[in-house]
Amino acid sequence: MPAEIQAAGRLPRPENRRLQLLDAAAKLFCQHGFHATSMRDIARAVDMLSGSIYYHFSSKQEILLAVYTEGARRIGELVDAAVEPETDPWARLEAASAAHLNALSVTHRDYAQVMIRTLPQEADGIGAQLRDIRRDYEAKFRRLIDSLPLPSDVDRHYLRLMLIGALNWSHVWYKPGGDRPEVVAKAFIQTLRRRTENGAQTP
Amino acid sequence: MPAEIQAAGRLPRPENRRLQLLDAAAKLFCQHGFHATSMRDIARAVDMLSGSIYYHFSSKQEILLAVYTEGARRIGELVDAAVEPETDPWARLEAASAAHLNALSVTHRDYAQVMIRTLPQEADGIGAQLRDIRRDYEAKFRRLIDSLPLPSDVDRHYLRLMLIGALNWSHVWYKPGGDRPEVVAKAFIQTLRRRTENGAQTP
Amino acid sequence: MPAEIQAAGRLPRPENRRLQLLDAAAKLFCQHGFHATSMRDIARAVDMLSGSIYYHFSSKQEILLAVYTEGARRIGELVDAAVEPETDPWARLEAASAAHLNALSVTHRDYAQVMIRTLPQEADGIGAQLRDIRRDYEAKFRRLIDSLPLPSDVDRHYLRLMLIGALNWSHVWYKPGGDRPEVVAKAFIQTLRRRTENGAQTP
Amino acid sequence: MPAEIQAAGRLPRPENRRLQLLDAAAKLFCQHGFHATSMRDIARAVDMLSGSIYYHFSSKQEILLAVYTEGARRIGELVDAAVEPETDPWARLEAASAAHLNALSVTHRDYAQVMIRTLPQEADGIGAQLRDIRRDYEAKFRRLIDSLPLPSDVDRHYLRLMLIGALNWSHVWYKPGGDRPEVVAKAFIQTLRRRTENGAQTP
DNA sequence: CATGAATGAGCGTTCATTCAT
DNA sequence: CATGAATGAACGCTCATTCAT
Repeated sequence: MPAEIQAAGRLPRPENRRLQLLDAAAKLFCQHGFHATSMRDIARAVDMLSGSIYYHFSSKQEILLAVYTEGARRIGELVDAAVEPETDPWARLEAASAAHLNALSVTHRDYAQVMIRTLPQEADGIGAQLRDIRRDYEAKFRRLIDSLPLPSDVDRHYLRLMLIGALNWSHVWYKPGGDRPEVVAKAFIQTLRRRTENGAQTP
Repeated sequence: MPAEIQAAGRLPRPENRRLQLLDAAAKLFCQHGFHATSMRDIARAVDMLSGSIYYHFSSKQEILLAVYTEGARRIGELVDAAVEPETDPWARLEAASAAHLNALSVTHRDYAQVMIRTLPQEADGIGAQLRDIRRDYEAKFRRLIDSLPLPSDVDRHYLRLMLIGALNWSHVWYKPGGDRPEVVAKAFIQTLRRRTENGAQTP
Repeated sequence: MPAEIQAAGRLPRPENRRLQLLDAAAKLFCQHGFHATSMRDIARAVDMLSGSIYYHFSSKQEILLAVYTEGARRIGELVDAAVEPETDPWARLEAASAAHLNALSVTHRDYAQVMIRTLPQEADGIGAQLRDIRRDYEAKFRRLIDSLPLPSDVDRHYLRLMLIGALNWSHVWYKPGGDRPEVVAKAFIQTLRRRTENGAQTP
Repeated sequence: MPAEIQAAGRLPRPENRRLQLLDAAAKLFCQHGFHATSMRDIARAVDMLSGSIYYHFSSKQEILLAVYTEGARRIGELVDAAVEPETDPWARLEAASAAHLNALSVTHRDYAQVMIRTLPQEADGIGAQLRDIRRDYEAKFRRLIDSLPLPSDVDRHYLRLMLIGALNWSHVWYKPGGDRPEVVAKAFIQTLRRRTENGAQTP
C-alpha cells in the first residue's frame, strides 16, 4: 500500500492509539467519574493491557489532564465558531450558550462533561492546571457578558454565574430525546434578557 | 453511672457514635468525594478502627445513603421553615432559594453538598435510591414554581432548571467571605422575575 | 486452657506473628537481598497474603528498619555479654570479635548479616536511620580499640578498619563446617597484636 | 565517511555503543545496586530506548556478567602491573594491595566495586560464573601470599582472608579526600608483617 | 542499529469487608 | 461496641523482554 493512501485523511497508527485511549478514558470518566475508573478499565476498553497505557501516558492524572484539555479545546472551538458569525451581543451570547450545551450534551458529551464535572481538587497533582483550563474557557463567557449593553444597575457577575450554572447543570437533566440545545439556550437567554431591555427593578 | 446523667442533653452513646461517623463521612465525602474517601479515613476521623464501622453501617454505600438522606432532610427542613412565613409566591421562592444556598454553603455545607454533588450513577447499588431522594427534594421547588403567577407563555420547566442549576453550581464559586446567601438569592430571583412582570417579547 | 499456661514463656499470638514476619524477612533479605525480596515472598513464607503484612508493618522499608534494628540489638547484646567478663583489653577485643563473628555466621546469621551487608544507601527513605544504627554498633569496637595499650605510633584508625573489614567480610567465605568463630577471632587478633608488643617498625 | 576517519582513535561505532552501555551500567550498578537499577535507567543514561539494549546484550544478567568480567580484568591488570616491577614478596603484596585499593576507590571505581560488592547469589542465572571470576581474581592474592617467607606456624589462610576483607570493606569507609590508597595499603601490610618478623608469641 | 509499541508478570500498597474474641 | 487480625481483590505503576518495522 502506497504511503499516500495511508496518509490520506488518517492519522498514523500510533497517534490513533493514543486517541483511542483518550476516547475510552473520556467515556469512562464521564460515566463513572475519575476515581471510579481504573487504568485496567481504560485498557480493557481499547483491548490493551493496563501496563501498556504507560507507553502513551505517564500517569492516570496525565490522562485526565489530556481529556480535560481536549474537552476545553473542543467546546471552546464550537463556541468560537458559533459566536463568530453573530454581531448582536445577545445573539452572540445565545449562540455561545447553544454551542456550550450542544458540546456538553451531544457533540462532545464525554470530553466536555469530564471538563465540566471533574472538580480540580479531585485530581491530586494537577489541580492548578485544571483550574487554569477552566478559567481560560470561562473567560469566553465573561467577555461575551461584558459586551452586553446592560444598564449600570445590572450585576454582570451574578448574571454570568447564573447562566454558567444553568448551562453546566444540564448534564443532570438533559436527555437525548428532549429539546435541542438551541431551544434550551434560547429559553435561558430570553429569561436573562428581559431585565436589560425594560430596566425595571423589583423592591 | 445513672441513666439520667447520660441522657441529659446527650443522645444515648450508640446513636451518638453513629452520628459522629455520619458527620465525619459527610465532611470527607464533601472534601474529597465519595470514591476518594476510604473507610479507614472515616474511621480515623472518629478514632475508630475501620472494621468497627460495620457495627453501625453495613457498607460504604449505606453511609453515603445515610449522608444523602440526612442532607436532604436538613436542607428540606431549612427550606420549609424559610418558605412557611411568606405568602407571596415570589417571596416564597426567593426564601427557598436563600435557604437552599444557605444550607449548601454555610449551615449544612457537608451534608448538603454531598447530596447535591454526588451523582447517583457514581454509587454502585444505590443509584435509584439517591435519585429518589433528589427528586423528592426538588419537588419542593417544582411546587413553588407552579404557584408563581406567570403568563402562560412562560416555560416553567426551564425556569425551574435554570434556577436549580444556578443555585447548585454555587458550590463551585461560592466563597465564605462573599455575599450572603440571601443577597445571591435575591439577585437570582430578580433576574427570573423580570420576565413575568413585563411579559415576554423576544425579537 | 488456662491463661497462665498460655502466658508461660510464650509471647501473645499477635506479637508472635510480627516476629514470624520479621524472621522470614530477615532470612529472605539475607538470602537474596532487600531489593530482590518481594512483600509477596515474605508473606508466602509465613502463609499470609501480601496485603496482610501491612497490618503489622507500614512499608517494606519499615520491615528492613526493624530487621536492622533487631540485628544490631542482637549482635550488640552478644558482644556486650562476651566482653563483660574479660578485663585484659586484648582479651576483650578478641571476645568481641568472636561474638561478632558468631552472631554473623551462626547464632543470628539472618538478622546480623542483613545489618552488616545492606548498605544504607540501598533503602530509599531510611538511609540516615540505618547509618545511625551501624555507627552506634561500631562505636563498641571503637571504644574497645581505644582502650588497647598501644605505642603512640600505632594508627588505631586503620587497625579498627582492618579488623572490622576482616570480620565483616567473613560472610563471603565463612562456611558452617569450618573453624569455630573463636578460632578465627583468635587468629585475627593475634595478627594485629604482634605489632604492639614488639613495637618494631618496617621502613 | 571514510573508514580511516572513523577509525582514527575511535572504536568502530557498535563497539563504542556497547562500551557506553557497559559504562553506564557499571556506574548505576555501583550507585544503586543491580536490582535497583532498571534496563530503562541504563538505556536513559546512554540516550537509548530500553528495548534497543537487547541488540547489544541478551539480558540484564549478561550486562552484569560483562561488567563483572571487565571489572575483574581491569583490577587484575592494575594489580599485575603494580606487582611486576617488585621483587621482594612483601613489597609485591603491598603493591598489589595498593593497586587493588586504587582500582576499587579511584581508577576503576564503578567496575571494580560492582565486582567486589555484587554477591554471586544475587544474580539468578549467573551465580556460578560470577563466583569463578571472583575466585580467579583472588588467586592472584593467594599466590602472592604463598610466596611470603613466613614461619611455618603462621596461617596463610587467615592472613589472606584478613587482608582481602580489610581491602574490600574499604568501599564502606573510603572517601575521595582521605589517605591515598598506597598509604592505606602500607598501613595494612605493616600490621600483617609484624607477625612474620618477630615470630608468633601469644600468651 | 535502533525504534515504537506492546506484553505479561509482578511490584508495593490500599481497598472494602469479615469475624472470632 | 469495638478490636485485632486477616482476607482477597484490586489499585496505579514498573519490570525485563519481544519483535515488526
